[in-house]
Amino acid sequence: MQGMTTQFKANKTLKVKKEVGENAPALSDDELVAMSVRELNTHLRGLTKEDVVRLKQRRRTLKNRGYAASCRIKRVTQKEELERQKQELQHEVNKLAQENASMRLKLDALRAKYEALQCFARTVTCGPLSPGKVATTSVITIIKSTNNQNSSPTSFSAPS
Amino acid sequence: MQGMTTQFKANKTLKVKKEVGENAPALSDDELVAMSVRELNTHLRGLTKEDVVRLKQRRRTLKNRGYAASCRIKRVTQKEELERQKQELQHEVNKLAQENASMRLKLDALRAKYEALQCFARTVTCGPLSPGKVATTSVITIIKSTNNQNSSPTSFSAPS
DNA sequence: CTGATAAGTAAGCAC
DNA sequence: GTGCTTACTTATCAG
Repeated sequence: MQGMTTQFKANKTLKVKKEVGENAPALSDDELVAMSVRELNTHLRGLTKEDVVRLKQRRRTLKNRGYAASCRIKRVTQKEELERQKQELQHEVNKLAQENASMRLKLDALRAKYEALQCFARTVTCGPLSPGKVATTSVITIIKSTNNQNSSPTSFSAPS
Repeated sequence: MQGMTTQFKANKTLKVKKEVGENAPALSDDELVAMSVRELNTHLRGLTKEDVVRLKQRRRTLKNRGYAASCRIKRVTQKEELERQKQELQHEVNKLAQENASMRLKLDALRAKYEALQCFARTVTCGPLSPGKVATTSVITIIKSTNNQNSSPTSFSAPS
């Protein structure tokens, strides 16, 4: 157990790391973490083997700090993306459901109109075979809308 | 900083924590973390004030370990739940889109039939006003399906 | 104080 | 060696 003063993680606040007043410019965290290995080796001249290890370890720790931050950001971003996609799908469902309902209404209306027209068609085609059942005084109105297919076009009535 | 042997987190494997061979049964992590404060106080008899603080701190740390685990599990669970909901919505979108397409087909088919029938109806109603244009030998067939509304029921043909 | 969470640290994996 | 992820620790914060 020679584990003395294992790590002063508070060195973030300390400006000086090495008291060897030679030429070490006391690398800041930002400098150290942004440095390439090649650059780092330059700053490693005239350091104890222990100091070299310590400095490299500090660099690794700083890197890890950054990786951890990236990881958390990524996690949050992915979650937000999921929620966004979910929202998008929900809107699509709403849109389709509405479209669906309106089409169902149109379909039902058209079916009713179709059956009514069919009913009428039978009276004028089969009618002659048994004229007694058909009202000979029926007033029939058929209006074919020339516009588009909507707007409740063709209506006809056959009173009494 | 009396942090000697800062933390052997492997003490989960070690059974002994305190070498005071008095009556301390060397609480395991599981025991310590599951203990109520009241129970804990019982085990605090005859311990140094420092030991008491240390033990309470160890308990807090163990608790925190559990909290952190819960937090991670919760995070994963929520993400899975989001993905599940997204999947579900995607299926709903597919279902609605298909329903939509099939209904659109039905609607178009019915429109065509309706217009054809309407066309026929005009020939037999407006026809008499200008009999020259209407084929007096038309053969008309109208079949009303008495089953349900599907299965391409009513078909009629008016050749030449 | 208890529980939850963000940030930091270290271990381990994959390239 | 580098980057990422996980488990753990610590610092904080809310209740």
